[in-house]
Amino acid sequence: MEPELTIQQVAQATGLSVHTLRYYERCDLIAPIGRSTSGHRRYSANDLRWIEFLNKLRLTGMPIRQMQQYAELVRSQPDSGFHRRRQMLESHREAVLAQIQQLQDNLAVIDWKIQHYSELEVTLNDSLKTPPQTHWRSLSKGESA
Amino acid sequence: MEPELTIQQVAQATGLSVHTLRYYERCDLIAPIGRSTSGHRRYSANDLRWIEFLNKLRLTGMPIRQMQQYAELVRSQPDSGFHRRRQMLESHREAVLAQIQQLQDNLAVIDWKIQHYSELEVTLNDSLKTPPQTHWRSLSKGESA
DNA sequence: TTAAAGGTTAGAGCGCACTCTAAGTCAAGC
DNA sequence: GCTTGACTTAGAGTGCGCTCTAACCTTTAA
Repeated sequence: MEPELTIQQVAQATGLSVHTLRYYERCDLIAPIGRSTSGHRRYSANDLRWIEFLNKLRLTGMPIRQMQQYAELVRSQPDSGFHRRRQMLESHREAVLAQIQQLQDNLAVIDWKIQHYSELEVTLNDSLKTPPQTHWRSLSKGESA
Repeated sequence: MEPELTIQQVAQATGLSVHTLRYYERCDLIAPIGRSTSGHRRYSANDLRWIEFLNKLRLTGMPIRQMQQYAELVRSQPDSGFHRRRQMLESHREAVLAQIQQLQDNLAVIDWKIQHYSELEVTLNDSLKTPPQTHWRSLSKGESA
């Protein structure tokens, strides 16, 4: 009934490597996984859901330390203490929003530069089609390009 | 006339450490900086602009390897080859946009969880104000929280 | 029955981007 | 003259997040 997954299957499903899955378990991001009689890990559907959520945290840049804290909260108070967990997620949320903002701000400068290069290319092309009146080298102003 | 800056001043202005500034020069992200008679670095306004732009690339997550390539292009063809440079920036731009998209997607799941916790807290508060009819523990369904 | 495929562990190694250290030079102020 | 403090270098060390290795065990299919 419970579809018990092998470490390979979980790796496939989550995009994490089997190495990483074992590593996460070792550093308590994942609670000890059930074993088959032979000692091999058998992941439950719940385990998979948890790992998938961990992965969201990871992909939004949460450091392992923080994920460890969060995991510890979930493990120690699975049925209460939502407030503290929510706080953690909300403060992480703010950090991610700030990061997105910073990416966008800095990207704007890069966009501006791309635009600048486009214009230089157009001007350069024009000066190649029509015989150059002025020396095209005068286009560049300093080496800050 | 040219305001020659010390490494300290550039560090202040850019937010990079003096260590990092020397490190960037060592690995050719920054062309060799002019020196005072005593051998101390003296940064020009142009140097500063370049470092500030580098910093934008860095803050948008461009790896040092790529910045090295870009810097090499600028150094080898300061007055031409805009096309290649523009290509690099555009492909980086796409990568950053994809990254922002991924952050937003994953953040949506985290937001959903925050919402979920909020609701649990409200329900929990209610059940504390009015005498509990059902055991509040029944709120949690599994440990995938 | 035997080979291949997949699992286990403890622990070492890696790539990145810094960050720091040690030993020395130099300029300014007391 | 001497101390203080900012600078120089080459090279070592750090923290993060994996990633791999070696030696061994189990399951499966031919």
